[in-house]
Amino acid sequence: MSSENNDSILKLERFLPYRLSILSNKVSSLVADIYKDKFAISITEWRIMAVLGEYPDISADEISAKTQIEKSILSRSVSKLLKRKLIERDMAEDDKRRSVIRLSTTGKSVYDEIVPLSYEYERALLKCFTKEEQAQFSALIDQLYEHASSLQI
Amino acid sequence: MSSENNDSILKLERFLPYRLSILSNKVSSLVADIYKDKFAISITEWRIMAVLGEYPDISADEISAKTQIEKSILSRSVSKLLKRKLIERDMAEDDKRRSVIRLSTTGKSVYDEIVPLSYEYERALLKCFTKEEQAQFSALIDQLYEHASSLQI
DNA sequence: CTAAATTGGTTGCCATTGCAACTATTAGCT
DNA sequence: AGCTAATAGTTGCAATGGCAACCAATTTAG
Repeated sequence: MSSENNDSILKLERFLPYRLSILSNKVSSLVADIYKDKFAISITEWRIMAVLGEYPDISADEISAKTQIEKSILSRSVSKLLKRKLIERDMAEDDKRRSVIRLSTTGKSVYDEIVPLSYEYERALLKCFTKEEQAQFSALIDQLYEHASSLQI
Repeated sequence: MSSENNDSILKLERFLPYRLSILSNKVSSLVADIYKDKFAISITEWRIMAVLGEYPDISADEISAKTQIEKSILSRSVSKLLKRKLIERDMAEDDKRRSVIRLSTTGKSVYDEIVPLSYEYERALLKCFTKEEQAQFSALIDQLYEHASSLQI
């Protein structure tokens, strides 16, 4: 008999943070491939375009708040998207620090192509759940996220 | 009335891949802080140590299979752990390509300290669920992961 | 009104990531 | 045996991430 009791070993493959990370990577890398292959766009860039599709004419800071993208990464991604003319930027009249960003015409057309693909992918993903399970899973994610946030210092 | 129908806008904050990514990042960054603050160890390094705690004397390739860590990243992490004497490595007798890796005495003692912390964190996380919800969530994760894997080419 | 603090955004720098090319060893074929 | 393919692991390199320092504009406090 081993001197170990069960608690002294960690079953990594059943450890929740690990499982979430693996699941998220799998799910995200599949979307990333779609965006990258068809539009040469990264997940980060897509997220920026996604919020701009929903909320036009917002500042970098507001994008950062909505997407959780760190501001230096955001700044560099915005530069790239500007160079590729997928977005446009002005400075706010009333506050010359604040930028005002929106999708360009090209950007909007790319956005309009990606949105249905994204929904289709999500639908395909959720096919493995019943409607009820979908609702459960969604609620549990929100619940856990809420709780995890409260654990932070 | 807008000319847009609802499908032409993507609500990023309700998009499953995005939500999973945000949740996973939150959960992982909390653990990462614990490991980093107390043991100056990264998540990647911890995962390597975790499988070695469970399966001593396995090869880098087997670690890679169990943790999903890409082999170049694994190689560099193993070098670091060797330098810090948290793990030990020999080459297999029967196959001089294959390494045989295990936790060192120091590594084992670090492992023995981290394991209960990890379980405690997981327990704290899951506090927001009833036993039933825990089981549901766990099952749904497995189900979705399985399904997502099948979507891959 | 002015000095200090705050805010929005950019940049420098270093660590991490991940693909691809490479070395060394072993396995498979004929 | 001898040649080719596959496998284990390392390394080069370019892209990405993220902290911290920084600049400029604005707000706040005295």
